[in-house]
Amino acid sequence: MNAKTGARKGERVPAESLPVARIVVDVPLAHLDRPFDYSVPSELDAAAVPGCRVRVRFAGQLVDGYLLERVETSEYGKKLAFIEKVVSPEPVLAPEIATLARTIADRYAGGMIDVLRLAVPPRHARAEAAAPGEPPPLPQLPAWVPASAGGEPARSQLPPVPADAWSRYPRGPKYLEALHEGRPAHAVWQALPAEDWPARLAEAAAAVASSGRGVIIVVPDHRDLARVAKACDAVIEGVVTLSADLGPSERYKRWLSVRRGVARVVVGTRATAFAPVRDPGLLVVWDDGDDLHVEQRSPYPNVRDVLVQRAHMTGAALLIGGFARTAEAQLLVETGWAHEIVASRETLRSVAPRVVSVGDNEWQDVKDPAARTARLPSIAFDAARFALADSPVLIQVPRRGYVPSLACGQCRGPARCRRCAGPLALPGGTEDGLPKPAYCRWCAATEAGFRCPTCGSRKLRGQVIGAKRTAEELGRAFPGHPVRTSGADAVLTEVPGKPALVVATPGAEPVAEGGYGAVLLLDGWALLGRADLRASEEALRRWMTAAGLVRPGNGRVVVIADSSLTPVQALVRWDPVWHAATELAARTELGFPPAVRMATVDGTPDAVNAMLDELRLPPTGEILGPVPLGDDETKERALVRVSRAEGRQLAAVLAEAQAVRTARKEQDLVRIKLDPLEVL
DNA sequence: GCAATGAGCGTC
DNA sequence: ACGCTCATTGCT
Repeated sequence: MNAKTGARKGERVPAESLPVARIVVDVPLAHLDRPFDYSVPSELDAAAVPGCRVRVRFAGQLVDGYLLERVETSEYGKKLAFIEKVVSPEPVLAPEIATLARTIADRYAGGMIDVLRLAVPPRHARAEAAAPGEPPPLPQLPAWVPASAGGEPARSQLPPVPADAWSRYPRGPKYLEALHEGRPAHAVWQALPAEDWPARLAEAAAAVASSGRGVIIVVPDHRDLARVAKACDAVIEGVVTLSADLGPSERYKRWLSVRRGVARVVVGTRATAFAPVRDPGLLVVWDDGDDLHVEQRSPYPNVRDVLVQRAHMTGAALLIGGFARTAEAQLLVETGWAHEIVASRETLRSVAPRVVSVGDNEWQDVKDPAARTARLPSIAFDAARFALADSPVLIQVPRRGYVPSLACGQCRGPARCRRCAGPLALPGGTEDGLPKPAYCRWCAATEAGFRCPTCGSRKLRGQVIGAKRTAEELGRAFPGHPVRTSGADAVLTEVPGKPALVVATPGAEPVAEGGYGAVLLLDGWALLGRADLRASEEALRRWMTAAGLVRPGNGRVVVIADSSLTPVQALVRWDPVWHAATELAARTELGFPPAVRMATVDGTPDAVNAMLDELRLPPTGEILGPVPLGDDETKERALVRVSRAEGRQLAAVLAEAQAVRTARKEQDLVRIKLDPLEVL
């Protein structure tokens, strides 16, 4: 007997203080997505701290979990089980990240534990033991005191804000000042062409870091990560980079240095949006339209959304930057949630490259045999030849393996369903020797009598890509110049500023020393014809990202696409804001995100139908489909759409219906995605 | 009338 | 994968 507790030897007794632990358990069932109460045995009292990893017996099995908080009593009513083990007293789950994970789970109709899987990297015991433990002392500066608040402000003790380069944008210096003073300023920034944007982001980060607060910068890929890290290292000490491919040990080590407050400025790829930076003062996402910013694991959150929520929760400032602007960012500007940071038209005129567009049929009239070999319009050919005298030329060609659907045979705009505006596609096979009529990939309606709403043509065109061959032919058209390629297999980061042809697929364009003399954007119609509502936005984003690498001043950009198309005009005028506003208006008209909230429900026909029956949709709720999902005959997809105001409710009813199904131990479950890119 | 057995379900 | 409830069964 233990004299103090009255317990027999070896018997566990609850801790004296705060004996109840609220635990989120690692089971992937929607109906178990809530905390469970456990008893903290006295011997684990010291180790069982909020945020630590634990092992608990749950329905007989030992499962992993996170301890959210210690409390005095439980509402459960029955006898609590004891925590079996504290894996490590390291409080890996910061309270802010726990709250964020709950918020994101609710937003995306998923489970908190799924979000935590994205937010907290797997433990590596040796890295945990080896990593430095003590954070450096915080600067003795009141991060929150604005410059104007009484007496001489803390500002005078801070290093000056390096705002010069930001002064090309009228609101730029003010924004950096706001960052420096710790105000929760939200901004959408469109970088000027050829802007050294990694340097600008580093300056913004420095403005915040100098006041002792944390910074998160999220970029799409490793090449951007390397550029931003280099720029940050030049102006800030102790910058940490995070990415999934570091390997478990190094990744966990660096992540822990962030969690422990040793590192305060973090640059990384998408999972970095959840990095537990202490006292975050600035959250940045660069090129928020890149689909690499969408997590590929359930519940498929998007970096921009995560950072918007996080800024909202913590009072951190937010910066959404890019050459182009997404409709989502435009909505943040139009609703007044974010200010825009853009250059004046005068500034733009003085630095913008000359962009010309050429219709994609016009090259056929070309007389020049070399230009014919390259299958280039002479204007593009001449621009390349001129630039090759002293500089590299970038040629952007669409990736192979696109599966575009149908376009208008005349104007090449995407062919859409007249009922729901979904993309039209041709089914395989024939019917009585004739091709089957087109059908809508969303609502399955057949379209026998297509008529283009733009130009009135009745012709449909199946899209073919010959981009790779086009790229190879370019080499022959410019003999004597080296041809380098950058694509999925081998991505180049940087090329020297010497004459060369650089053929790259979108997203793999290397940076050229001193900038490219010319940028040729080929086969625009292939980018524009994707079975994707975002095709136009995506094309402009990719064009601007490539064109942004051009040499400042006298660089030339040639886009091979019909000049009457909105994104082509936006590129020629270098007006991403106009395009985003047009895009948002069009989506509002058609009833697409971000003007409304949509969800896809994928699964076997039975599962999808059962799920839809279960849904207690809000008033504006509307179901499209289900329709067969791609080539997979066994799967179907339904679309659910509600007004933006009912977005939360949509996520809630989807989660609820999913919970009903997991509770029934249904074998075939459905996959839910909110505002998925592939349908936008 | 009631113990013994087993299927189903919730899971602290 | 445990242990609880509740229904069914079989014996007094």
